[in-house]
Amino acid sequence: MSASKDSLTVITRFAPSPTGALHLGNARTAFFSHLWARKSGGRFILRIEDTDAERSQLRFRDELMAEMRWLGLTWDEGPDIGGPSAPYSQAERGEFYRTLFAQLAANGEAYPCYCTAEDLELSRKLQRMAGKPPRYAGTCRNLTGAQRGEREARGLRPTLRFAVPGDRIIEFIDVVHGPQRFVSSDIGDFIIRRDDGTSAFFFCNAVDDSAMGITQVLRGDDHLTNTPRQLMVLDALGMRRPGYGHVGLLVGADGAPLSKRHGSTSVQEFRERGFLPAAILNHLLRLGHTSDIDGWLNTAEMPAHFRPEHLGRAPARFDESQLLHWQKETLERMSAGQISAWLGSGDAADFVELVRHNVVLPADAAPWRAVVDGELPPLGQDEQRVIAAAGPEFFAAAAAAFDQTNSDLKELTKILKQRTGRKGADLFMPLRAALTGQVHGPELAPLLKLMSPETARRRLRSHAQNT
RNA sequence: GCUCCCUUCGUCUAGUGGCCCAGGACAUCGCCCUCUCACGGCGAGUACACGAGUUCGAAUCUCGUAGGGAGCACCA
Repeated sequence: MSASKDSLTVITRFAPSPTGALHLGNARTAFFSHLWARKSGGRFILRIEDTDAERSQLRFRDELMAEMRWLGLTWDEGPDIGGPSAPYSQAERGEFYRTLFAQLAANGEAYPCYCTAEDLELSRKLQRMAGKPPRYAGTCRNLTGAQRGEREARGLRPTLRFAVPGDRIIEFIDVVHGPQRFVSSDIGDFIIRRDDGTSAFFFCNAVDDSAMGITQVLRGDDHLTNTPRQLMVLDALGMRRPGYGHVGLLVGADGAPLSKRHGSTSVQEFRERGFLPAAILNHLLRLGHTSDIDGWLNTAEMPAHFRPEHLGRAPARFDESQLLHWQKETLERMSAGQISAWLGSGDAADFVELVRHNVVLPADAAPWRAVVDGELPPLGQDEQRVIAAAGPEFFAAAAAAFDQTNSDLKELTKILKQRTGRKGADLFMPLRAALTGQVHGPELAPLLKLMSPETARRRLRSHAQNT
């Protein structure tokens, strides 16, 4: 086999901020990045963007890593395992950033800004009202040394702003959107160091990607217009530019960004409901990406079917019915033992084998457990209709027949057929409804054998009484 | 407001000027299987946002319109 483009080493990363649960949308970009690295035999790096000390929590970081491992998204370098570019938590990379800040400041490519948050807000407001883009007005850009000294003396702590060069064209090729072109004069000077000395996102994110040797940054569409800023920073520092790819956002059924009201949105929630990693991954593989094969894939074979050039630009709507489909496909490929472990309730093997095709999530098994040894919930409309249509005489006959045959459905229906003249659906459906409380489900004969004769008799009799 | 992005069946999507009066998958519906339903098998319907242009020919190229989204933060 000759060397192809794919065999070039691709280094990707996932750079979450530990401020909450792992969202399905983030999991998807992490997954794509992971696939790309694996596909090419490259490396996948996990970097924690915890420069926001207020919102970042160690607990979230640990959860994030746990969910990723659960999904099977393993990383080659990261905060827990280290690597050549350590540390992998931005909170620990302050020294690196400070060196670069100094370099930019020395070259006049960044300057201290003493404007207060209130000043800036007011300025933005005024610009908006004047119908202009809310950009930094450049107040502190040309301060003299004396003016700076005066502000320092007043105890003002400056931020550091990147001095955006004048009319410059910033171009790059986005892996998913194609050639992009921006004009620097549309961009205001932006903050790269906060007044507490920590690095702002635009800066540390770009600089770390470059320093860690990332070759392909895959992230959400919302960063597309941020990219020229980051490119200018890297250019000013003389640092290598990574390639960028901006994938369409994941949205809810109504087209709005995925949120709580759409139901589960975090990997944790899907895991807790009993979704399987392979199901989630199979779905994600086709959400905003087209695999070359439609069928189910196991996690190991997915990288070979990932195609960066087939990443989608349009926002993708999350539709749980498709996830459910992959869940079924995954379940079909599991052994009874695996399903039993997944159900986690110590069910008997014959029970598991019987209901496995009627269960998509663990919660779906509960009604069948109740059918076998428990109380049936109140009947639904369809069930009531079927039972009413058969009438009490039918159930009286059924109960009588049951006393002769016990749990042998074949014998039972044979006798009932003779006595009532019913056959087919008219014969089976009332029995199913009365015995299981539902008009659909696993095969009735084995189900009947699993329940105690007393239970079955009682259920049949309960419909034999009143009219 | 300005800049940028997006728009093919209900949903995920294939499609880069003729192979497309548009293909696949999910969902839906129907049929078959089963003395029953579900499971399974088979099949059907449904889409190029709109309007102009370029061209012998456009889902594909150009322009405009509409709708949706993002960014312009001491949040990432």
